[in-house]
Amino acid sequence: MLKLTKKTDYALMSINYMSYRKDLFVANTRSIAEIYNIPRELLAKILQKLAKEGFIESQNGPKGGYTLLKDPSEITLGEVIRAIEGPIQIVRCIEGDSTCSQTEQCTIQSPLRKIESHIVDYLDTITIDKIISETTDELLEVN
Amino acid sequence: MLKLTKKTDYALMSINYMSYRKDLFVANTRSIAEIYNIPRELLAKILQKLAKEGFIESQNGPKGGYTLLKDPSEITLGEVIRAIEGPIQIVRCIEGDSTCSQTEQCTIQSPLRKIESHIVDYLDTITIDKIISETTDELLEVN
DNA sequence: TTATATCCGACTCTATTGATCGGAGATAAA
DNA sequence: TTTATCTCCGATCAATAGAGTCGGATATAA
Repeated sequence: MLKLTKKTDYALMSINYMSYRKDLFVANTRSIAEIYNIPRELLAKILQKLAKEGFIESQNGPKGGYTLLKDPSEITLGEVIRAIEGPIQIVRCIEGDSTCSQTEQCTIQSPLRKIESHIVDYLDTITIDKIISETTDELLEVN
Repeated sequence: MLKLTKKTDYALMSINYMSYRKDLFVANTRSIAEIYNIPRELLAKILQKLAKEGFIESQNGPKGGYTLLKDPSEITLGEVIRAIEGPIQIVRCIEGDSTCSQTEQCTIQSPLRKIESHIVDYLDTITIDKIISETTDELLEVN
């Protein structure tokens, strides 16, 4: 299945929230979880990952939480997916994977890899501000 | 994870084989399974699905098997994925899904849907002959 | 009639994803 | 200095989807 995980959805929603409520300075896990109806502990891990990858900054203690480090126009969808789900792989076989019993006979590997990189390139052109803004019509013309 | 299933891989490899060995007239499950090292029963179902969807034609009884109905240039990658995996959904939420507890607050749904349709459109421009041929450089310029 | 195919549903096993739990470390405020 | 409220992090459990297996039915060339 070619599907994004819930975690990625939650990450995008959180970034959206943080950019929308910049005035709050810090947005904590609890409030984001409550507003979007996300399990708090799960969201906590996602935000920790986003912090570790440098998208947001964490502030510990009471009144603590997270703030956006980068502007949504400087974050791409591809980056967020990779931060949460790891490297994007439409094609399942990895270069030199000896556990794949098809590799030797497989003729479709390299063409599919090019399709994959095309899609990855596309995802890397989509900045988050285009996702969280209302005017999204231009998305289709991007690439 | 944005990943194609093994079933889709097997389907593409089978179509590849059938187009390559057109001289055989019929290619049976056993021989394809042996050549590509695919579990026979699993491959059988995939081929049945491809037959049901009109990509290949089945011939029952001994000396039976499958033959390509369409030319690889008339089959797109998107079509094969849909035949095997069902409708392509990068975005997990479906129009009017009441079980999703985020729908009301979710602001990212519609923009993501446009990205999805862009990718689907791209996959529908990739014909199988481009995947099974050696010259795949032009793939990147397609869309 | 027999051997070899497709056909098809039910089932098991495994991997991934989604969610929960327990507790440690940081820090602002009382 | 204590306390309440955060982030942090590993371990664990549950749900779902993917991959593969099994048993038996039907078709048909030899």
